[in-house]
Amino acid sequence: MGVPFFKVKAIVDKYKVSVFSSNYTLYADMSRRVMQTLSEFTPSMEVYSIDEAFLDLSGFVNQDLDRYGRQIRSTVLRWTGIPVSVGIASTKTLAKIANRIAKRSSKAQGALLLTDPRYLDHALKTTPVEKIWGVGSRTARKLQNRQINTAQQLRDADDKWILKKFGIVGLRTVHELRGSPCYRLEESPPPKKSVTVSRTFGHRIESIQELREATASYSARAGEKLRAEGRAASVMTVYVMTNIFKDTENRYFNSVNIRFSTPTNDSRELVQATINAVDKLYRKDVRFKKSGVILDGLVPANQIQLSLFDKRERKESERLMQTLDIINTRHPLNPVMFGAEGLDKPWKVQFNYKTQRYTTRFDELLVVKP
DNA sequence: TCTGGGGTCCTAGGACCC
DNA sequence: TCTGGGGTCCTAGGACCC
Repeated sequence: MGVPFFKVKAIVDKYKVSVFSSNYTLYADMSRRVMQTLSEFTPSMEVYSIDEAFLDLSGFVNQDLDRYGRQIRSTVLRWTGIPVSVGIASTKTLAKIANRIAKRSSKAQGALLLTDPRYLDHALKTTPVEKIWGVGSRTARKLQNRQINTAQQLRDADDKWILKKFGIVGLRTVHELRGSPCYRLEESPPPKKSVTVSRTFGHRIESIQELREATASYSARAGEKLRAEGRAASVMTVYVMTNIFKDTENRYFNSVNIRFSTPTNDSRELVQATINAVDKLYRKDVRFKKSGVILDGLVPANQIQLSLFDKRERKESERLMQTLDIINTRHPLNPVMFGAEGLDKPWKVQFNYKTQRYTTRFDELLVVKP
């Protein structure tokens, strides 16, 4: 898991393993289809990530929930072709544990209802702490050093001690393990607080021109995201760095913070500020491997506090950006871009093994041969 | 040679106020 | 010689998630 291609290339060649580049357009569309299917099974649901959702089944307690779980799984499989696992329990943390077992156990076969206290106890006993939702590697090590190795042991730990050692976040996890919910269902996600666009380059960059172009194109993309969210940014951070996996060459990480006097989502302003920042960050003696822009202090775009004299410019900016976005979303090739982004984009990573975008592009439809 | 991208929350400490 | 008590806001860094 998470191994870079070059490290397993020999195995790939030897056993003729199929290789696929990531295909985010396809994933997003298949995710949408799965979520839509899931939403048929409950009046309230939280789309937690591209491949996970929490369904509120509190109105179904008199039903056979075990059967319902299996029905959810088989329906998603039939309608989308995607195999999913279903875990049902009294809190999010316990549902995640139920799901993990559902996925692995041949007896559960992809769906598990975990409410019977006896089974619950056994499930917690066989769940290592590092597999619990909310326990990362650092916390896991800390717990293990104190002889807490299973979810059951964590559940039975002392509240005061947990609060002191692991803070309010740790205590919430413990309470969730006991079956008292600390995390509610978030049906409509709150507006974003930050927007990031960053990329590793296809090759190392040494020229300031390439570094400018790459980073400028990330900021243009960040502007698009911002406008799609209906937000404007007060602060932008631009950073550049060398390859963190190599210590042979000159290591370098640096960033610049820019505060806009008026919050903006105008790509022209973002791109200009990015170029200025890159010029400050650039160094001749290092080879850059990654850069990125982060937009913070987001405010609703329609509530920007205008300064006294720039009203007309704002209106013009808004219409220009709107036009830009309309053209670029209607035409798949994103034909309108900034000169600062460059044309060749030699720093782009190649996706050599990418499949078609079967479900979202007419010119990439699956072809079935007779 | 070659190692992803995008987020959130919490806490401690500093600056500042009365 | 001896220098209080209580509070808010902001930021950076740590930890976590997918």
